[in-house]
Amino acid sequence: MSDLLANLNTQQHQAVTLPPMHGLILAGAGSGKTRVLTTRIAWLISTGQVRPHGVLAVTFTNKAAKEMTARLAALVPINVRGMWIGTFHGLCNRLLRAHYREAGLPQTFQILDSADQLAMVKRLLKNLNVDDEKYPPRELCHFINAHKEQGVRAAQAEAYDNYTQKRVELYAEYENQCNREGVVDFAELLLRCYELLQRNEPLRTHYQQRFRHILVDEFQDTNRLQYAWLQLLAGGGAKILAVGDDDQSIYRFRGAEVGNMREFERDYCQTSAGPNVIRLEQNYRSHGNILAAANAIIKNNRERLGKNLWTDAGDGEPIRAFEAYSDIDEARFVIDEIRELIRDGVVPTQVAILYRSNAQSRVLEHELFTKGIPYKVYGGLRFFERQEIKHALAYLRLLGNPDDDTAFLRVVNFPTRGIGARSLENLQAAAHQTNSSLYNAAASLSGKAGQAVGAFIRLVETLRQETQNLPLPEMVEHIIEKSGLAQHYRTEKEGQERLENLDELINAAATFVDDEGVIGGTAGEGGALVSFLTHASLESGEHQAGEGQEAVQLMSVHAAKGLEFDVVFITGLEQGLFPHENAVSEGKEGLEEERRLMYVAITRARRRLYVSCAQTRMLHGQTRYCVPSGFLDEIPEGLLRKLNKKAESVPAYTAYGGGYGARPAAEPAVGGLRVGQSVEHAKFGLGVIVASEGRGADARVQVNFGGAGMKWLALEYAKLTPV
DNA sequence: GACCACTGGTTTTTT
DNA sequence: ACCAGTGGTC
Repeated sequence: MSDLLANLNTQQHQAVTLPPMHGLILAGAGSGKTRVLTTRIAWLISTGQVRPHGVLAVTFTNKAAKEMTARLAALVPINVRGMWIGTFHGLCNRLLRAHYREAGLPQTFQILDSADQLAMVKRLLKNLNVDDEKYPPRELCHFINAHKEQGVRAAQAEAYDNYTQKRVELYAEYENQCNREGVVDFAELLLRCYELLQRNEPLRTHYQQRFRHILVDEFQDTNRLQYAWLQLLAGGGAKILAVGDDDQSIYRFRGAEVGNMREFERDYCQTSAGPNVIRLEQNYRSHGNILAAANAIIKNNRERLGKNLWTDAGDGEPIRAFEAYSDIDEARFVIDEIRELIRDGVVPTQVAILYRSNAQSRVLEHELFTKGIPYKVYGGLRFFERQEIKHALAYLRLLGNPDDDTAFLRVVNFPTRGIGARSLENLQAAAHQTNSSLYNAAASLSGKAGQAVGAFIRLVETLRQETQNLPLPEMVEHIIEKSGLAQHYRTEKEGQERLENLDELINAAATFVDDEGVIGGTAGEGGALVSFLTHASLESGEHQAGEGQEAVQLMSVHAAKGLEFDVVFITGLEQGLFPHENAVSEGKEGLEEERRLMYVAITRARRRLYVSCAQTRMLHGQTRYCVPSGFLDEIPEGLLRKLNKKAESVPAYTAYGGGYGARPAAEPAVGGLRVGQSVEHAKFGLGVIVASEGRGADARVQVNFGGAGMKWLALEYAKLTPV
């Protein structure tokens, strides 16, 4: 017990041993958040305040859930496997599986990932003859998800114009289609679970009584529905411990509401019983200069709960800043620095290159590749999202649930078996008429097309019979072979890698069986197959094959959240890129989120931080002239060491053995101004001329003002001062 | 029905 | 620059 609390600082200790009441922990970056969470659970259990059974711990990612489980297991001698520790989606899934009947779902309900959802919406629009130009499927998906995340069903959705009215109708159609097929999307898992608990009093009471302590990780990322779900579960007197950092809220764009933190504080923490808002401000990760920079940046945000990180680790090195001539020049600089670091003994995995958007990785990868430095890019296509894997899973899904139209359409003609768009149109019409699934409607199809579809149906039936009593891995293997997938990829030129992935799928099935201890059994009873498919939908990510040993780590700033590295490079610090122009155009809120993103990026670094920008960058195939990010100016000069002096307008780096990124031919001067030149405008501020056209009185130039956006200005009227 | 050329749209991402 | 999705042709 005393071991448990040893080495905690005062605030951590306070948080861990908080008396049974609601609490909000404002946990700064690197302040030992996960440690506090897990120790709190261990402390509650080992002091007998709660049984493992009565704890509910919620995270956002499977990785976080796994880590929490593992660390908890190391702290207390209990079986953590049966505990309710998981992601919002995972826990809701668990609840819905246990009470599928009450939730109005088939026992074998499947989960649509975003790609499946998009396909379903597209199909719906086609069937209903809706113009997908006017109602873009992606936008419609977002519309549906946003409503579900607000807890709003189609029946309750408000529409004040015809356009929205139509979208609400489509939302309703989508709901119907999902119900017909017996599938749920990600948001549906949560909403369905919420509604189940709300409607079903005995169930609600049961879970409200059961869970005495609810712990939430990354609380700043919760959306409205998730917060409502937590409130509902805590309705029976359970105590909520919310842990989060409002300064690291970077998912507003997908529905996260930082406001939940303030609301939680207001609703649950206004007691006089004790200090139940606790700030963890001591940082154990970064050196002082790095923290000072992070603090300096974030203090420019208005809407904060307030927090100031400190460390007793000493100032450490200054932050290294580099202004490159071009994106290629920037990459050369970064990679040359990395070479030296590695030469000096830094472990490659401890070096991270961060960027705002994934497209930026290309140049960096090219340079790494040229210099022969191993690297790993995160954020690519995930294993369970690969085409060949989704095909194989679609066959498996059809075995479990023939009504799954998404799965049906994915493989009905893959490998090709002569079933074209025409036949499928007929089939869909028939299905629509009889209000049945495509699979069922297939029998009614006649003629040549009917034969081809009939053959497909027989194939699926045969597969089902043949695999009925096989263990999961063999079942997967059988399907891959007999469906024709394997043969198809064997003949395809680029198919080798896909075949390897399919083999990997068989391995994944075997591992899954070992880990989960699921017994054989087929489709029907929600046995191994259904749980494996659920696993594939809910954990499409973490299966990052090859954790890149000895490789430099490349990822977006978003992907870096929660990670830490000895050395961090933040690249592309230019107005319009970081902060991103789309975010800036959303106004103050958008800019503040970008600033939090910068804060997250900086606080990833333990010992050394580099920040860099480029004067020109290839974007969408065109050279863009860039203004350094405003965030660079927000870092106090005293913390920086500039690796190139601004005075030399052509950075020394390019001058020495540069070669790369030759300066673009200077465009003819227009009215004394030329492309690439920095100018100042009374209203828009600092900018760079990007293009020009016309001459004399007609002369206009396009200027990138970064935050203020891109503008065409007539030289006759606009007052532009060369800088 | 299969294959190739063209067009448009490109932040961030988990489940 | 690059991908995906579509429309044309064989």
